[in-house]
Amino acid sequence: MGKICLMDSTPDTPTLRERTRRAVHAEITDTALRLFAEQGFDATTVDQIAAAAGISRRSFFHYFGSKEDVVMGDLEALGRRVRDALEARPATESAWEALREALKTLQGPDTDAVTGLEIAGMYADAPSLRAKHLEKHLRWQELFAPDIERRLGITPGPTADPRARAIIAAALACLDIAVDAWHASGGTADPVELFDAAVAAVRA
Amino acid sequence: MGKICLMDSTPDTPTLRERTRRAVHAEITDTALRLFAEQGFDATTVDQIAAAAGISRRSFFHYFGSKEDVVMGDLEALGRRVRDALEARPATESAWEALREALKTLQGPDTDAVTGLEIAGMYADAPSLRAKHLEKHLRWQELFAPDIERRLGITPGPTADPRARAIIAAALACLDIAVDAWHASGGTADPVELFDAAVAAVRA
DNA sequence: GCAGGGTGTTGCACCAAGTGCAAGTAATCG
DNA sequence: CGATTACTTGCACTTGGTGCAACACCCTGC
Repeated sequence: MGKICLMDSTPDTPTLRERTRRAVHAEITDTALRLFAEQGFDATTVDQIAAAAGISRRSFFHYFGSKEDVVMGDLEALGRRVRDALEARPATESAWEALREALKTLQGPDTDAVTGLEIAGMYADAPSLRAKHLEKHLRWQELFAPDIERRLGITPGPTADPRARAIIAAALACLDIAVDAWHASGGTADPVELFDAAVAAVRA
Repeated sequence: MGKICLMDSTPDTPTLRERTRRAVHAEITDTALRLFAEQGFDATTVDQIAAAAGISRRSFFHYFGSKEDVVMGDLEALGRRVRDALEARPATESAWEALREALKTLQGPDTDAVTGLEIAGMYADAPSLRAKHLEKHLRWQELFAPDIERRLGITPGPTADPRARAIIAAALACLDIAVDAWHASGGTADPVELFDAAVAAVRA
């Protein structure tokens, strides 16, 4: 029994298992990103990644649900974080304002600009990657919808009101466009400025 | 050597081959859509479709590049049609106006409402379908960008200006949302009205 | 130290989507 | 009718992904 490990409180030793797991996870990610950068996303097979990382193919799928997941990271968790940031914004802020501020948390200190640029490049020439990414944004739509509906003063009735989702979808589209433009600029442009420019164009 | 069939002028007999090809194409589509409706998109295999349509699995992929293509039709050609409609709009129209009118051509007489509703339903529970659809919209972005840039008065310089793409992406997002809402309403709501409501919310 | 349970790892068999190739077959043209 | 051309098909193969069962490992209780 022991249920869930009760030594969770010590932060430096969150179970040896957890530590090794994270280490393996990180090593697979590093190896895979290196291979992707070298030969492209599509041209790299899971077998290659597994071999290079010193694990079996089967174990790879134990750590990642799909090849795309290595690049995308845990967009699910990221989405929840953005949603939390969104709900933490004052209720007086408009939907667009709140979304803008919440999305800015994506540009936190943990996101490395260099690898970010690399990843953005991969999205450019890997359709399957792009597709999965867009799919995740659909999930985000659902995640953010309640808050945005509240800000619009929409009672969550049975009628599927398209307004909240439209705003969220537009904002995420602007985000993608901004990241694209940022990548096209070689990382020199300011992502937030690009996002604001995109939003301004849409709402002009 | 005949080059490209020179009897293209006679519309009723565009080569027996072409006729049979179209017929087979249509039959595969019908068969597949029926199977998809019965057991769902993901649960239906290409082998099943091929068997039910009376052709070999290999021939299926001769007619369609992927299973998704059966549902999506030729979005490439459709995109070009919308682009043509877009470029045919008066230059005085704003980007949003022109896009709205151009997208309305999607709702032409050839699109059947019943099967349209069915297809919209499939998108709801087939992630891979949705993903490919979104991917196609990215292609549309590139397709429409020149015209929208012209309307915005942007000189197509080397700097990747995000404005045109942002507007297009937002419009397509509104379109998807509208179709979603239309599907959710069981086909009772007016798609154009839903689209306008979505756009109004975004630009409010 | 040793037995036992839970967890991670691995190999294996399997499925489904695609693709390239080569042989067979039917339609088209001279 | 004969030659060419296009379509169909089967086959083998690649790749991503999953379920299952055996194995190894580590931590714990005795």
